[in-house]
Amino acid sequence: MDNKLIADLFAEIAAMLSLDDKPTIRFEVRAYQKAAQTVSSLQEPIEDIYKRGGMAALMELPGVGKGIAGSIEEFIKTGRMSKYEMLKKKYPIDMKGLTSIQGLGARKALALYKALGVKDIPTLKKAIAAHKISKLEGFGEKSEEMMQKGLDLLASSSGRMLLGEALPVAEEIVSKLKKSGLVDEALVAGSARRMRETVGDLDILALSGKSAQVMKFFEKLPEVEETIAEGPTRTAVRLKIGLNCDLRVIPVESFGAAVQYFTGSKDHNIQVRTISVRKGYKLNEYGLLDRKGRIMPTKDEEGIYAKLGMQWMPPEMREARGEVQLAQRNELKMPVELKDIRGDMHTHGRDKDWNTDPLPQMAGTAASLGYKYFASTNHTKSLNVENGMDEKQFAAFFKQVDALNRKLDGRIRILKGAECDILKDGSLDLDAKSLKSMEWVVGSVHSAFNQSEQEMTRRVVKAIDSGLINVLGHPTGREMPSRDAYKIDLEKVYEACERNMVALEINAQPKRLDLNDTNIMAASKYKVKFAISSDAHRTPQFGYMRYGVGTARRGWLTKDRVINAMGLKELERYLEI
DNA sequence: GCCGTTTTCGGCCCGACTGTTTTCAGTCG
Repeated sequence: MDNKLIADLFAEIAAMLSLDDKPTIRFEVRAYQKAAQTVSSLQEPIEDIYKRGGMAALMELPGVGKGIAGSIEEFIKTGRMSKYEMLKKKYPIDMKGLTSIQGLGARKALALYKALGVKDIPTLKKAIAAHKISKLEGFGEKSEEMMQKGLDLLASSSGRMLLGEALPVAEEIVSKLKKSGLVDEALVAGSARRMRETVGDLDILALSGKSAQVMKFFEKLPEVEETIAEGPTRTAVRLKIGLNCDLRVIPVESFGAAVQYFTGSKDHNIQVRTISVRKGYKLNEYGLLDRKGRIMPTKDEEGIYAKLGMQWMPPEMREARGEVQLAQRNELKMPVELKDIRGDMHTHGRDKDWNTDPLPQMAGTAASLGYKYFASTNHTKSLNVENGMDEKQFAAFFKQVDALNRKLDGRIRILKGAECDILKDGSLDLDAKSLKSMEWVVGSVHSAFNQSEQEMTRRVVKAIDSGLINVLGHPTGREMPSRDAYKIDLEKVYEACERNMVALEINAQPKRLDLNDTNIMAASKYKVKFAISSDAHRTPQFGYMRYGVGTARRGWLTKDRVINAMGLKELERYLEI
């Protein structure tokens, strides 16, 4: 896919343009940055868009006008981009590589190039090793140290971390701040609050009048590795888990505005601010200000959105995907919430399986969460590594489930099911008779990920058309960060699901989150239902549900589309069981 | 370079912190 390539070129054009001293250039820089973001977040190859609708289709993309569409067209046709090459001739520097180092931007990169001939990461390494940088005008010991650290970091990690790994740490820090007695309120903001699948850093906000004490307390927390920057309103630290974490201490009159501001996303905020300017206000992290610069009393986020004539919206929706415009027209539908979830449609668990907890324990945890039902969906025989069961074993296992259901006496209902492998040729791993005897079947791909898009699509569609599965499990098969989605034509998959009343899974495992937010949005255009499922193998993993719900909310999914938001009776009617 | 119920021209979000300055540029979010 050329999207990333093109996005990188635009980002680098932006970096090189920013070296120009013309004061108006910064807007052109921003235009290219925005185009880079747009292109990199596209869910289909940009070439397909171009083939479908030419320049006009490209220009419908946000931030893409005549000029940038022209560059895209040129690249698709020739594999080159003259604007980029022109700038590259002037600045033969690997901007993308160098500016990926924290604290090193385009202008410093240019200064290093002019003074020392530094043009990429390897030459930068040499310059640092020879201690040449600290002697340069405008640079010093600290700059050199910072760049060395940046290089080390670059080598040790790709920078982002799974939400499921980062959010619990952030919440622990918030909890400790609250218990310290130094703050009146504290919360996680930023991309973690928006439930992005990965986060690049953490933002924590605290409401307090004792800034200095709070900062000291924060820096001494056991989660903290070292302090990066320290000030009265913001302190930045590096956490031991390898993420940066910002703590901002906010006074009471600004808290609502700060929560809104630091929750982002950046693009969402730009849109909200534009509205505030039109209304004669100014919005910054300190508050909503009137024409005379006085803070207008808004005790919380809701107050700010209300003053701007908009609906409040959940953080998960704030990605500048049209939510601002809908909220202005009061047409935004609120997405499904964690408290709507009545059960879990994909869980593992049985005796004598080292990889799962026994079913009675799983049932106990599910009941304690207030669930009314959950589906037991163990693996099928071809998945040897997961102790998959054959038809006979399932039949015997279901007798145990029946006995357990009787014992539970309606406290919670266990649905008899399986996570049935979709084999290489699209056939299913259990015979039809066995599958028909079940109440809920998840069909999943666990093998031969490298098939061609055509083969994989045919395979999955065949399984959906079999009439033997209820839901397609983790539809794209990705596992972050190491395994990408397999190649598959999802539109054809959605069509097949609609045709057969087969649901799509939103697998809540932090490394999966599959379908993801943008795929959920695309799939929602079809008449399909969704199952948000933890895929729990052990009792604590029922807790992954919130990441699935967060992802569903990012995809604007409403409760009426979610199978496991149904009560038990409604579900039984729906499944005719 | 993009964009439009104030506009096809004239705007484009805005403040904090750092390092190396001696009044501020660069970077970041």
